[in-house]
Amino acid sequence: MTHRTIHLFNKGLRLHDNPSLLAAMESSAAVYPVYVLDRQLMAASAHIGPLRWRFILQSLEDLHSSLQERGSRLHVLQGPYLDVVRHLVARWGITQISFDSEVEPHCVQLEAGLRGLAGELGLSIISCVAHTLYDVKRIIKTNDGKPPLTYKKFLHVLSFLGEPDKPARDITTADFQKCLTPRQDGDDEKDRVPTFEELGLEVEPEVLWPGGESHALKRLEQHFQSQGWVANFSKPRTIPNSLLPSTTGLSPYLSLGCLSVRTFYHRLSSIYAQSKNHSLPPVSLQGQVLWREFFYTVASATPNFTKMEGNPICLQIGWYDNQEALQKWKRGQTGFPWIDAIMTQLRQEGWIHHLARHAVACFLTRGDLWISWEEGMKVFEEYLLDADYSINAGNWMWLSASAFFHHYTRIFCPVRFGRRTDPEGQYLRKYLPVLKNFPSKYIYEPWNAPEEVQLQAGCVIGKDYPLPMVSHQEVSERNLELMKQVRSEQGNTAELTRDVADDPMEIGAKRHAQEEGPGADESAGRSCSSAASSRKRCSSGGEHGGRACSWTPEAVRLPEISSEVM
DNA sequence: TCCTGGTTGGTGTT
DNA sequence: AACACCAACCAGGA
Repeated sequence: MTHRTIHLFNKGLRLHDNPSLLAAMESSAAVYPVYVLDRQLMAASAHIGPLRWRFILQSLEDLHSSLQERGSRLHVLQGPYLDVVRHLVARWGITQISFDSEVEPHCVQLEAGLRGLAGELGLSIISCVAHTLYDVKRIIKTNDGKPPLTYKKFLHVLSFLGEPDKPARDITTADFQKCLTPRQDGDDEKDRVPTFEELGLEVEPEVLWPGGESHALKRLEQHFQSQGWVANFSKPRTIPNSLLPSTTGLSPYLSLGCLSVRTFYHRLSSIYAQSKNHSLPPVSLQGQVLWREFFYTVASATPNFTKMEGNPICLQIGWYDNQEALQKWKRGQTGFPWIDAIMTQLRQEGWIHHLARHAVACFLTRGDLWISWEEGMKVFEEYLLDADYSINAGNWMWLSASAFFHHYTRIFCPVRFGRRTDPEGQYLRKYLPVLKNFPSKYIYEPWNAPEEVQLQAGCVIGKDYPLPMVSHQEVSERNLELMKQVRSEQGNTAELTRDVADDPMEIGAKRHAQEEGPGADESAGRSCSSAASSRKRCSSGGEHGGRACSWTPEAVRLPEISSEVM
């Protein structure tokens, strides 16, 4: 009980289920809650956009307030991580440090640095696993030292481990009364949470997702009032284009540890215990956090998990290097309203539904643009409030059929997929106001609207809103062939070399020529429908499911594929 | 070596 | 709304 301890918050920005902090308090006469804001270190591990920064700062503010309510405070210090800790150890006469043990490479590296420093300075260490349900090392050990590569196998391995640990008890004012947390050095303004302005950030004033533990717990309680909804939750049945999230929206809070995944898991168990027919993994809510656990487990044991090259579980594919097409996707200017609306919501709000992520990820990679999943992953990393090293990379490999998922023939149609659950296009009208006056019949494929309809809607396609950047029908068929080829070559040859030529259209042209001979001529044909296959066609009417496209097969002369990716 | 099953496709038929 | 079919992937298990 005589230690003087620094608790280093990293993720785990909470006072519920925080076993490292609790153990620090139980073994100390004084505990200093500290957050080291090492911007260089953070920038090296991930590209964090302004929305995520705001979320982090709000979460720190929230933590600071909670600590103040309990008679303590949060010290936020900027600078190189280990230098800051070394300085604080001397300044406060520290004998012990505590922190959560995490599995991301940069966290592992930081922990090694902290352990080295502790050895050098003779400090005791407390470190607990609190960001995942299990210590993923235990999962891997139980599976003979390898990460399970399927979810089913993963669940099977977990069945040997029993239930995850119960959450640690909440940290209360009483805990802080027993354990002095000195505030005497300097006033409250010293070492406080920086503002956006101080970090040089500009961000929209509207806050849809306020960061912090108290907001996380409030959101949790709101959802848990609907016990039936929680018990019967089935992920594939949730709606990607509802105007309010159709899922719990807890992912940002879980990713930063404002909400403990073990708290969430055990709260779900208690609801399931009272329910006769609750849903099950993989689609249940518990199944969702087990997916999270799955990706953490595989990521922790896979070298170069966020890259294709040097990643042993990742299919090696010669993706196109097309910066212009990538920028169109990123900025929501593909000409496909469903894709562009999703990317707009992502940039503006920092959260999109899981299935919406599928739609845009498939479009960028194996569906349409044939651009590397790594590029998409980086964009998500920048914009998503719930950006997460393991889950983000894992899902991008999944969607691009590079790992985990292999049914590459299942390609999302950028016109019909969204129309299924939002035939009137309310979601599109909200995020792409330029299209808001289009009739529902055409809003998912406005380039098919007759000129007078476009004029009536006050939006001429090609002028006020872009033409579709590719013919989905054409490029998706080409990509399917490319994928087939990759898979047949992968077995007996070395990995495909990545295309580095400076003209991606040229690459596409070459590949296409090799496979199928010269393409057709270059007119018209920016359509979801196909001349090659009249049975596959896009309905242009939301309310007439089977209605044929306004393009007749004869009218569509498909352009050469390579020229489509502009 | 073969067989099974896989969180969430799309089309067409009933 | 439910189902067969498409074309035929991979990890894991027998």
